[in-house]
Amino acid sequence: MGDDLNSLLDRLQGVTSREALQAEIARLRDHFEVEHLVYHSVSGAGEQYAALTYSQDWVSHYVSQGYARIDPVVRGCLRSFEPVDWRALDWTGRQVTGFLDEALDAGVGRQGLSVPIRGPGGQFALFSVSDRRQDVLWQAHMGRSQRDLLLAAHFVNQRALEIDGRTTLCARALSPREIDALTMLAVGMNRPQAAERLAISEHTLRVYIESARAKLGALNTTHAVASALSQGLLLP
Amino acid sequence: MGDDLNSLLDRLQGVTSREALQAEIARLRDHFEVEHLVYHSVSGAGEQYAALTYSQDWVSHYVSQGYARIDPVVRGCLRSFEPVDWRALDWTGRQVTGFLDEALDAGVGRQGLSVPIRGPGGQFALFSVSDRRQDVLWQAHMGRSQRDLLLAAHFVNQRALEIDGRTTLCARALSPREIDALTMLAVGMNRPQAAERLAISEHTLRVYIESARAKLGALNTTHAVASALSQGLLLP
DNA sequence: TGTCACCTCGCCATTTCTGGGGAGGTTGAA
DNA sequence: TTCAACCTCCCCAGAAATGGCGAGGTGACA
Repeated sequence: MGDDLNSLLDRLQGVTSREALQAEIARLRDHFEVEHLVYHSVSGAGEQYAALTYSQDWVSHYVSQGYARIDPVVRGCLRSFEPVDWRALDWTGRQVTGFLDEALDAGVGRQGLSVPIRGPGGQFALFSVSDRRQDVLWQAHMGRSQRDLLLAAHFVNQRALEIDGRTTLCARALSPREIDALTMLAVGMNRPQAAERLAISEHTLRVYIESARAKLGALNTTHAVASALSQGLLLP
Repeated sequence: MGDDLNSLLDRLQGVTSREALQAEIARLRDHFEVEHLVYHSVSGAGEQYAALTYSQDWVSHYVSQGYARIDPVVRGCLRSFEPVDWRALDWTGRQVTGFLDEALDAGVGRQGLSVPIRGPGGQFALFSVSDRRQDVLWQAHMGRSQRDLLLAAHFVNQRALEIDGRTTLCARALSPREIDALTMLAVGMNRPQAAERLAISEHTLRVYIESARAKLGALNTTHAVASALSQGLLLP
């Protein structure tokens, strides 16, 4: 391996711009001795943010085609907590085989390992390394690097979140009872059930829902629950 | 520090029962040289799973009182990607001060650091260490241990997920139109507005909402939107 | 001592959603 | 080809939520 990981992470925590992050991505690629290293965040309404070492052509093609929807790596990571080895994924299906061919043409390696990362408000990102080594070499290499990759993934995402300024500004915090009320609705209760569970009258419950909605600037109850969930005001 | 972290993590990856995980939690506590170490998985519906070193009395009191809803540590971690220092939280409020007093009486330390952990399907957990050191000592201790704590948090959650067999969530994926429909509702539209935006009749929209609700096993529209959001099926 | 946020309760009319039926066309995979 | 899943449209009646009008008590903070 190249430099010491700890010093790389220290450097990483100092970056404050996308360009600097991009440079650190390249350094991490060298450190992990892989051909490509990719950070890819899909938070927000379709907007994606990436810092990677693929060719620009492939990236714009990927985005314009909406490949995030069919990419087996993305789909696999969405349902996994652990890092995902690309060979363990399902690469069958017409769209998928077409995607795979294009990816290989674009220089993406056949071997790969992707770390799923999840942040507040439903943020989701991938941190992937990819290469063209043989199976055995790749397995051994990843076996040695897995824990380091987890840490790198964490800190890259942390910097990316900070650079993008994803500090959700919440006008006024909800009161405990307002949180209770929205929580009951979020788990499927109707108002009589929720009121009974909270041991208050249905009308009082309505007052909480209304005040929560006003604070959140929501247009209706469903909107209020969705906003509160997205902002991390309710337990998932 | 006690044993080498890597060997502790290796041990950890071999556990297959709650009891064994509990034993490893105690070992990790000794390794990190703290009074208490807590792994705590929570959901809005109220199910909780914990492996920790607090007294059994405090745990059952915490659960029976539904303290997960008011605990500032939980609420802070919900909105953060980075580990959260307990001193940076807001401990004011009537219920909160009462909770704090009871916690201190139960032997919970005044110092603490909690790592938020997020898994697929909206899973959310905390990995916390707590102690009664002085501020300066605590800060220095945590500064040295932070990266190790991140790794420990990851692997404890990984084992907990596997032991509980939560790998099979989300039976059937939502169709594109179902996602569209729920997304419109999540941003506050009512049915006529959403139907117009999607350029379909209101009746058709209802079909999507109904089928999405059936797939998600939701009891009403608000529940369906909340579930889909929590499971990361909608963009926030 | 006053203010302000919070918690609790009630009624009315109107709008909106929900549950139960239908029907038919398209598309992709086995 | 056949089948399943998807997309689109329609009606009706009862259930539920919403909007707007109230009221009073508590505790914290300045």
